[in-house]
Amino acid sequence: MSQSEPLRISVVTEYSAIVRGLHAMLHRHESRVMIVDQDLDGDNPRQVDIALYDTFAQDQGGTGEVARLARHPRVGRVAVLTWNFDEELVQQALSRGASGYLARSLPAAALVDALERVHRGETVVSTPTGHGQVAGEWPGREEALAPREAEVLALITQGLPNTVIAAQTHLSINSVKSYIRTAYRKIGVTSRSQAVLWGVRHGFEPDRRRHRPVGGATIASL
Amino acid sequence: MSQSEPLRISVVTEYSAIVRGLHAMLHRHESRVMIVDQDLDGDNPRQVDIALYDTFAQDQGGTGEVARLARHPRVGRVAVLTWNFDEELVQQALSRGASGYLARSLPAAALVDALERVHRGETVVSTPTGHGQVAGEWPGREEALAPREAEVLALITQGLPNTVIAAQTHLSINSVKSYIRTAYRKIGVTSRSQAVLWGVRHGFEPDRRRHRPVGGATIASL
DNA sequence: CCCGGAGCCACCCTTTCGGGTGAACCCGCA
DNA sequence: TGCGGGTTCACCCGAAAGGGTGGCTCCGGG
Repeated sequence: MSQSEPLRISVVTEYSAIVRGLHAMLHRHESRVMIVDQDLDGDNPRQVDIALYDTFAQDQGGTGEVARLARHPRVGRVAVLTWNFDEELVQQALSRGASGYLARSLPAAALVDALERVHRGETVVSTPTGHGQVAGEWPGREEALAPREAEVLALITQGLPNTVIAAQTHLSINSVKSYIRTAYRKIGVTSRSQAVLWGVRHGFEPDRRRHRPVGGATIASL
Repeated sequence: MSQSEPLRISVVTEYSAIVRGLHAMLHRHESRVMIVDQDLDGDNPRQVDIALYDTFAQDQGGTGEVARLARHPRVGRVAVLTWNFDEELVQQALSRGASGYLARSLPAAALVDALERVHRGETVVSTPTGHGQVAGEWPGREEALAPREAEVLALITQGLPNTVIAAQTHLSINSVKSYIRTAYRKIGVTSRSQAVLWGVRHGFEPDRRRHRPVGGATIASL
């Protein structure tokens, strides 16, 4: 795999910080992979080798989205990048066309390896390494928010209630509330409304031009 | 008062829609009054004849702000434009230097009259006409929101809880909840978080460059 | 002159949120 | 090996929010 063109990877997410983080993370392997930041459904439809679906504040397992990407004429393979390793979710993603189900906790080199194997046609499923330190970047990292806290905040910034957040993240509602509590403390708010405002002012609003979800638990008419 | 320069009026509010509405309302009397849309504390400190403090989603009676304006070297007189005629509020405003306490429900001609009388040195207090139709404009008017509904929504968009909203508007908490209910129905949301999002997307965020309140019940550190 | 809309408020009830505590587990680091 | 932080969850409690109903006044238009 050494002397061919670098793999063209499109990161499917609504959060630019995710793309930036992955870009920075994989930059030192630019001879093997490159992040192409383009709209797959836009006017500039160049082929990408792998669509990397990041589940941050997204439908976990991306039921509809993974299938759509798998059918996408410009997309070679589909891989999911996540920290949720429910057997159910893994199977769902694979059955809908994903060739990779990769852990957020993977170090850069391992991630590149996995991507190359996916591109070769293998089906790569990370072993859930437990909960190691997570590399990369996410919205709110600078504000000392843990990934889960940031994720919950991102969903709050979409106006979702705790029950929906729990369903979408496959967490118990008690866990959701735990993350909310610690997140509130870190960002210095005491109510959901204030959290929403903090979110919109700190780039937690999903960038819907980047990728608009299909169906699912989103709020219409806003 | 017919053949002199038109009065220069600065509208003190955090909402551009308020300025636009007043501007449109008074436009046909431009020989007698003109709205100057400038930052009183900016680099362009031209004298204004009257600072017109609009209480929309603002500290009613504008305790500190009225006093500040009254002392302001570039401001001739201070008038309050409001729909709150609690005796307490009126006295407070007047004692802090306001020369006018004018009703939102005044038609354009009467408002111009009142402004001219204020400028001449009279102290003008509107008689609370009951609750007539309110002329002018306010954020959310196009969305069929009544003034009070819009006001409550504006305060929600600042992240304030109902108790604070009630205190700031001098309404009972039950009234606040009533307005919230009807407003939610009109804008099609079912939760405060969604209302906040609706607010930021429909220009309900205060424009703090326009005028930053002194003290009071605002949320710090957002 | 009645109706409807706006403003204002009260009482009720259920759901949601906010926050405190405690407790597992896994990890990396000192 | 112990500590801290992240992840996950449970239980509990009080406070806030959401929503329904009803009632009153004032106003303007048909």
